[in-house]
Amino acid sequence: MDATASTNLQPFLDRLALRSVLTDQERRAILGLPGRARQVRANHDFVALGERVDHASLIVAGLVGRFEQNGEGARQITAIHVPGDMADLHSVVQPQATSALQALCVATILQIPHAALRSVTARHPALAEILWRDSMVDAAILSQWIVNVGRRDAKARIAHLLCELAFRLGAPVSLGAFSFPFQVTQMQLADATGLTSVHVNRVLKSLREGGLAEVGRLEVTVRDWDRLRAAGEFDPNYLQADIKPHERLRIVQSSHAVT
Amino acid sequence: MDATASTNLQPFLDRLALRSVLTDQERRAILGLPGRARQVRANHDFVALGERVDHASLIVAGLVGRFEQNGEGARQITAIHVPGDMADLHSVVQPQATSALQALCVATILQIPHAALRSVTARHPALAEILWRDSMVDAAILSQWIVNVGRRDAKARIAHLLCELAFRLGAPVSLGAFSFPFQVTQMQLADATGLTSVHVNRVLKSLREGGLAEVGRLEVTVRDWDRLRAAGEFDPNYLQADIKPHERLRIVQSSHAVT
DNA sequence: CGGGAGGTTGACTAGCATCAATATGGGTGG
DNA sequence: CCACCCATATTGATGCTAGTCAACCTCCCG
Repeated sequence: MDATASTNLQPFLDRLALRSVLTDQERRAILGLPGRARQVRANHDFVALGERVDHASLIVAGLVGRFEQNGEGARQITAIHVPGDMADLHSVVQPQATSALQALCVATILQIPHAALRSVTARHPALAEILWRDSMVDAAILSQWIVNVGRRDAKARIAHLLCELAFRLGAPVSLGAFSFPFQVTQMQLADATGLTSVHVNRVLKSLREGGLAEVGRLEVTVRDWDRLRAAGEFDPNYLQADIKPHERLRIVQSSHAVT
Repeated sequence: MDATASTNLQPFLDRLALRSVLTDQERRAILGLPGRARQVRANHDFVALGERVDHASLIVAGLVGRFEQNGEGARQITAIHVPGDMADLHSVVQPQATSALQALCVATILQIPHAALRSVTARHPALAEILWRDSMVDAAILSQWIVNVGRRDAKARIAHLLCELAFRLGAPVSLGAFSFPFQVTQMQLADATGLTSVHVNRVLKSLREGGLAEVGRLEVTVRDWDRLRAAGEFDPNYLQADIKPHERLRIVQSSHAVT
C-alpha cells in the first residue's frame, strides 16, 4: 500500500522465520502485505470490546495490552504485545473482538486488512499453518500467565513478567545485568499481574532493594538476571525462541501458489 | 485405522462445523482420520511435560486437564478439555509438550498421528484454517481463565468455572435448574481456580446453602442458573457457540484437494 | 506556576492459606 | 459380607499476604 509497509513488516517476517521455514515466494508475500500505519496515544483503545474489525494490528513500535474486565470493572491485562507481534491475528478468524486492545504507551501499529491476509493464505497455504504456529506461542504465553496469577506470590509474579518481557523484547539477558526500554505504569503492571498498584509499588521496592531489578518510568534495569529469573521461576522454554532450524517443521510441504 | 475411529471423530467434526463451513470432501477427510482409542485411568498423565509426541489426543469421553506447576510444585490446571476437544492440537505445530495432560477422571482418548493431520491439512488447505479457528476459541478460554484467577474472588471463580463447563458440556442451561455429569475432586477444582482445596470446600458449601449449585462427586446440580451466572459474571460470548451460519467465515474459498 | 497523573508510604482490614483433626465413602482383600 | 484402608471431604483455629483507605510526594506538561 505504502512504501513504509514492507519496512514495518520485516520484524514480523523475522519473527515467523524464527520458527518456520518460509520459501522466497512466501517471504515476498508477507513483505508485500498492504498496511496503514497509525500512531496511537497512550491509554487509548484502538480496538474496542465487541467491535467488529476488518484488519489485524501489527505492532511496529511501543507496547500494547489486551484488556478484559470483571463485573466490578476491575481491569485485567491478559496479554502484552511487543513490536513484531500481530496483536489480534485471531481476528482474521474471529472478527468480533472479545477483548479490547489498548496502547500501554505511545505506539505505532500497522493495520493489515483481513482481506489481504485471507488472500495471502489462500495463495500460499503454508502461510496459514505458519501463522497458526505463531499464534500457538501466544497461547503458551497465556497458559504461563494463568500459572503466574494462579500459583505465584506477588514478587514471583512481577519477576516472571519482567523476565518474560526482557526475553521477548530481545534484551541481552546473557549479560546478567542490562537495561531495556519498558514504558509501563505501576497500575498497568498491577492489571497484568492481578495485583493492586499499591502492592506492585511495594514489590518493586523490594526488588530494587534486593538488587534484582529497578523499574523506572521508561525502562527496566535488571541488576541480576539469574536471581530475578529464580525469583520469577522463569524458564523461557515456552517462548519457543530457540527452535533449531531442522526442528522448524513444515506441514504443507510446497506452496502450490494459486494466482 | 479401526472402525470405531470415525464414530469417535463425529463429535469433533460437529464441533468444527459449528464455527466453520466444511465441504463434503473435508468432512470425509476428518472422519477418515486414523486413530488409536485408549483408556486412561484417573490422575494419570498420558502426555508428560517435555515429552515429544507424534500424535494429537482427541477426547472421546471423560475430562482431561492441562497441568503446569510453579517452582514449589504447586499445580495449576490451565485448561479443562471435554469430549469432542482436541486436547493438544497445538502439538502438531509444536511437538514438544510445554505442559502435561492428565485425565481428571477415567477417560477415553483417540490418538491421531500428527502425520495424518499434516497430510489432511496439506490435501485440504482449508482445514488448516478451520483447525486454527478452533484453537483460537481455546485461546479465548485461556484469556478468560486469566481474568478468573486474576480479578475474581473465590466464589466468583468457582461459579464462573461451573458455568463455563456446564455450557461447554452442552447442559440444558435454558432450563434454569439442571444437572450435568462432572466428575472432578475439590482438589482439582482448587488447581483450576488457583485456590486451596480447603477453601474450595467452603465456597462449595456457600453455593449449596445459597441455593446456587451443588457439586457432588459425579455431577453438578445447578439450582439457579441465573444467579450462578451472575455470581460468576459469566458471559458465554467468548465461547463462540452461537455463530450464525452466514458468519462462519471461510478463508480458503475452495479446497483444491491434492491427491 | 498550577494541575493532574502517577509514585510512595503508613495503618488497618479481609480473604484466603495453613495447620490440624475428624468424618465419609468407595474399593479391596480376607 | 465384612473390615479395613486410603483418598477425599469437612470443619475449626490461627496467621499472613495482599487489599483498602488515606495522605503526601514527585514529576511532567501546559
